[in-house]
Amino acid sequence: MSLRISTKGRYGIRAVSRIAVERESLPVSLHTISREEHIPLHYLEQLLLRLRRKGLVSSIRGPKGGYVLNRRPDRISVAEILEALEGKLSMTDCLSRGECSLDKKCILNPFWARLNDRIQSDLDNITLEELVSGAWERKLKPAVHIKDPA
Amino acid sequence: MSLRISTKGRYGIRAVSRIAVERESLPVSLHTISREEHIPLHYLEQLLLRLRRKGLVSSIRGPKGGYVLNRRPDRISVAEILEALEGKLSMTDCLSRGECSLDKKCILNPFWARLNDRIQSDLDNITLEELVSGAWERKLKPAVHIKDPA
DNA sequence: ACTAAATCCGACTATTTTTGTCAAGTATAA
DNA sequence: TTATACTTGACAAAAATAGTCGGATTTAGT
Repeated sequence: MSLRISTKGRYGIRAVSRIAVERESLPVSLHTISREEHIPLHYLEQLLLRLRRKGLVSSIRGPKGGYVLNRRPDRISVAEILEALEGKLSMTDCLSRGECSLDKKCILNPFWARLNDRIQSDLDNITLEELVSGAWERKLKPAVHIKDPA
Repeated sequence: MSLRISTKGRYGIRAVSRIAVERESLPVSLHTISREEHIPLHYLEQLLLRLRRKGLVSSIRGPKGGYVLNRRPDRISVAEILEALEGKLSMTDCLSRGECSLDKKCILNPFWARLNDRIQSDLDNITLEELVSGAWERKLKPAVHIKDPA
């Protein structure tokens, strides 16, 4: 099953979404997120740690503590969240390393790159706010392709 | 690094591409593909096995043998090749299993599904012929999104 | 000051997936 | 008959993923 998004990415998105919907920007604790989103507590801990180090969330320690967003949800893209958790979006190593291991330049490389760009573009374009409000649906239309004439 | 295409998929596409460009549909041997595309022989062997079982290629045994395409390159989509090698394209298990493990329906599911559809659509739309000829570039335009007004 | 609620952090483990490798067999052209 | 080439299943190494643990630190409330 190719092109998967790991649980890391999906858990992480669920987590920040939960923080985002908290009224009055109250801190949301790991326990709360873990319980409500069914994410293993200690695993979740790791994910929020990454997100904090990348500057997406801040933590508040002690009782009544938890996590809050560092920016408004409409200023955070889905791509940013995924990238913080799983690293840069890259379909192939060639793309991230910038060059192909093959002697003769691999002609497929530009194809992967284009595909990569299109997905990246989609993820860049959707904000956390749109994700939780459902507004993403207007932006991310089902793709329509021109059929070959039979 | 998320949303990767494994070597299985990339090797496989390179392999069928090599078979596709062989003039006069002569069979191309594993050795030839392995040598020219720098793919480990015995690994390649497995990949071609899958492709044969899925009906994309046929094998010819004995000296001067090798593999040939079962259909014209313009009748084989990139999606088919990838699916034969790596299984159905699916960003999340939820999508392939059809249902989410969460009690309350996960609101993110439709989002992953839409993203999935868009990629699938891209891959369905490009044929092997277009891939090797470079014609894919006309079909798969760089995505342009409407910027938020500042 | 004490306690309990919470995050912090590194190290560790388990599981799964990916990426191969190998050996013994079968088919066939020359 | 021989060398070339595919067939098949089993095995193995390496990497990535997913999860666990223990102890430390911070802080609100009493």
